[in-house]
Amino acid sequence: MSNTAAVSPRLVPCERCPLRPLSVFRDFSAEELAFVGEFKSGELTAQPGTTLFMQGTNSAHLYTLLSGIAFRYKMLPDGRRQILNFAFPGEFLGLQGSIANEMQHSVEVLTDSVLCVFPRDKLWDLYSHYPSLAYDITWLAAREEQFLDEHLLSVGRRSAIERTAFILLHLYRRAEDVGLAKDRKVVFPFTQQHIADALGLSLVHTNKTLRRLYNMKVVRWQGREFEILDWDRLAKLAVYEEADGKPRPLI
Amino acid sequence: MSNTAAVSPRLVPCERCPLRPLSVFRDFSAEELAFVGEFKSGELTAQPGTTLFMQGTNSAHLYTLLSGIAFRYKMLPDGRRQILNFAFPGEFLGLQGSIANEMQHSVEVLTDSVLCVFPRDKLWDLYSHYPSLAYDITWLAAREEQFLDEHLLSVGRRSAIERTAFILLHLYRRAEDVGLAKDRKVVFPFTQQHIADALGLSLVHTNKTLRRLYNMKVVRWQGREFEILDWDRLAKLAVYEEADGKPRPLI
DNA sequence: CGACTTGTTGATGTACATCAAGGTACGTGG
DNA sequence: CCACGTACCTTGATGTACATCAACAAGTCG
Repeated sequence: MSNTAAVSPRLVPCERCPLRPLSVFRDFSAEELAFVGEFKSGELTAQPGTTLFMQGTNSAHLYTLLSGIAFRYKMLPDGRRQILNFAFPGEFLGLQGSIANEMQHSVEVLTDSVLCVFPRDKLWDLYSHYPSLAYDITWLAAREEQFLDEHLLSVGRRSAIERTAFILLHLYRRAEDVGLAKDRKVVFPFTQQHIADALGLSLVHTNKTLRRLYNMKVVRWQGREFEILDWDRLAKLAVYEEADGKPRPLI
Repeated sequence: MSNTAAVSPRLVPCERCPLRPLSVFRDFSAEELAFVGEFKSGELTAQPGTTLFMQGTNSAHLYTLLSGIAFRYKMLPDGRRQILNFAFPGEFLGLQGSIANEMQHSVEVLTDSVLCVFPRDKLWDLYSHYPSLAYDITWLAAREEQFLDEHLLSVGRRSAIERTAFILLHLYRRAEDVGLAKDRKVVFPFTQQHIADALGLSLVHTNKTLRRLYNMKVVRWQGREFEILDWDRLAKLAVYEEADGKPRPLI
């Protein structure tokens, strides 16, 4: 853990947990709600730059991101960094640590965030007593896998401008999904370095590519304000449809 | 589904299911075994080239790969292909279809394979009655995610020769893990086109890179026979260790 | 005390030379 | 015929270098 991070004494009630609406079949039952409340060991507020997990170390906790934006990444010994995915509110973080001793990736927070903290060793209790919650976790894991698949396709097979268009569209859609974006405008906490590290491009080339999109009047990104000016053009550049032309669902 | 694929009348007994040793806490109980037997709706034998799932279509089934090698991939409308991961015996396939209506990727079989078929709509039964099996599925999903993370790091940040070295080491280790490789020798069903599409490289460049590894006497790959000649050199080329120098675990 | 300079730092913008990877073409060999 | 091998040229992406710009802290002066 770097920077400041403190356990807040005032907990968000579990009735407002962002995991709730995910429950595929029904709302949380009273019993489940009680368990979730008991399962939760605390709440964490984190400032930009806080590292939640560090590649190569252990963590006794799992987190649910209640508010804020974070990102998962891996680094090579010489410092090259690959951002694997961005995490928006509702995301479940640290599941992978439950199958390996050490975390194989790091997680860093980009904005002021609030996280719900679970002790990892209670995960089995959850699976054995609350299958619906277990199902929710699997649902989130499968969704993460879909994002990774899509991202891998981008980095492996899309050109720089296609990749850039794609990630901007993707990030906008995810932000919109959790109510952080509206009317094609978002406040993005990312720098061009984050985009470059997510796309597997150099910073300079990312800058040139973003500038190209700006000059084409497809997007505008000044300061923290990001806006999509020409959605259709952006989608076309991103190769954002299935082979049959249908738009790609965000799960 | 392309090519031939038939449901075999002679089922592999569930006592020998490759999922069994995964059960983290204990062996399958008799009860669980009975359920798994009932859950299973049949067995599928598939020949090389068989498509198990097709991007953009629905599938009512989930599969466990009992024997054989397959690969997951995505395609762009213009035909560019990205291989997401290879599947070895023990792999669970199709989970992502449970959270989206349509499959977002395809799966094709590389060798003669046997698969255990589950009806997707019984997945919830499994979660509600057999939490240990649900846990196994989550374990496999988290493992798949780790492979994807690693792969994304490769494609995004490793050079052509690093990527190539890395995937060869990775494929060897996974084959060894399920008993398909020994003494640094494996029979690989892959063509250079598969490697190229997995690494996000062109076929020609992949060929040149493999040739470089061969000329350095690091690996040998003739016909289907693949052999690692200089493990340490290959690992070094692959940047195959953590920042602290410890070797990377295969989960 | 407030207002105005100065220095610092992190993010962005752009030019230019270089290079890694791509694309086409045409081999070979099983 | 398909997978592999290799040559030649092209190009997309990189790396270095440096300029700009805004945010912020420190110090200075009216």
